Amino acid sequence: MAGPACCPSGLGEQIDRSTAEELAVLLKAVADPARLQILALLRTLPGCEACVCDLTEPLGLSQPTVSHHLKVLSKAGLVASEKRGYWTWYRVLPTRLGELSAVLA
Amino acid sequence: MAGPACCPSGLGEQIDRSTAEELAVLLKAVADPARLQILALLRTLPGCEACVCDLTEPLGLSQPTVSHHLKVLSKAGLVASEKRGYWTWYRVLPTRLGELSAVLA
DNA sequence: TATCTATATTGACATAGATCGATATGGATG
DNA sequence: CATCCATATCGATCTATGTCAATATAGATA
Repeated sequence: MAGPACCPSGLGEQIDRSTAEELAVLLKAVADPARLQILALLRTLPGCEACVCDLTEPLGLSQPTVSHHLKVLSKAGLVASEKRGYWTWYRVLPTRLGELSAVLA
Repeated sequence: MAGPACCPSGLGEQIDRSTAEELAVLLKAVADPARLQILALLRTLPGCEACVCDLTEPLGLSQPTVSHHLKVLSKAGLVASEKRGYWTWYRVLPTRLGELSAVLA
């Protein structure tokens, strides 16, 4: 994963367009202020999880918008959801962010 | 920079909207297939640098488009440019990507 | 089964951005 | 100073996406 001496990185080898597009999809999932706030907020909570209704107020966004962002994070494999009673709980999946970090390192 | 035990990360604390927006700007700069290819390609070259004309062909993009992407990377502090004779050389600045990696780790 | 609650989806809108052709710019060379 | 070359900027277009109000859905409860 290491690059050349001048700038060691997981991006140390040429990547073709399709590989770059896959990586970009994952990065785009994180490259949004609302989604960064969601990830950061979830991490401060016990079990790194919360239900949707606990996110709308601190984010200052509507419920549909928060649902939209959670869907994006979910499709990217960054969070997982589980229904419990009335609520859907979302929790951070730590490994995926670590992979992303390693690629940029 | 470490987060809670469940998911250690630089995103371990709540971040406000403006902080999230700043971080998102940097992530957006990387969250594009063409720009990822540029960074990866530069890293394979001696000194991690190239002039614009060396990038258009491997990327399969027009010269104005490559210039556009280099400008985005430059504004994000990910590359630096220098004129030498006819050509403008762009080189990767390694520290910024490392910072980004650390935030996600 | 009927109703209630939290969440998901839909439709619409506005903005951002990726891309290219055409053209401008600015340094090098004669 | 005139020209040439690589690069930057401009204008236009098309697509992607963030956002919300309105509505649909699905699970829980009575």
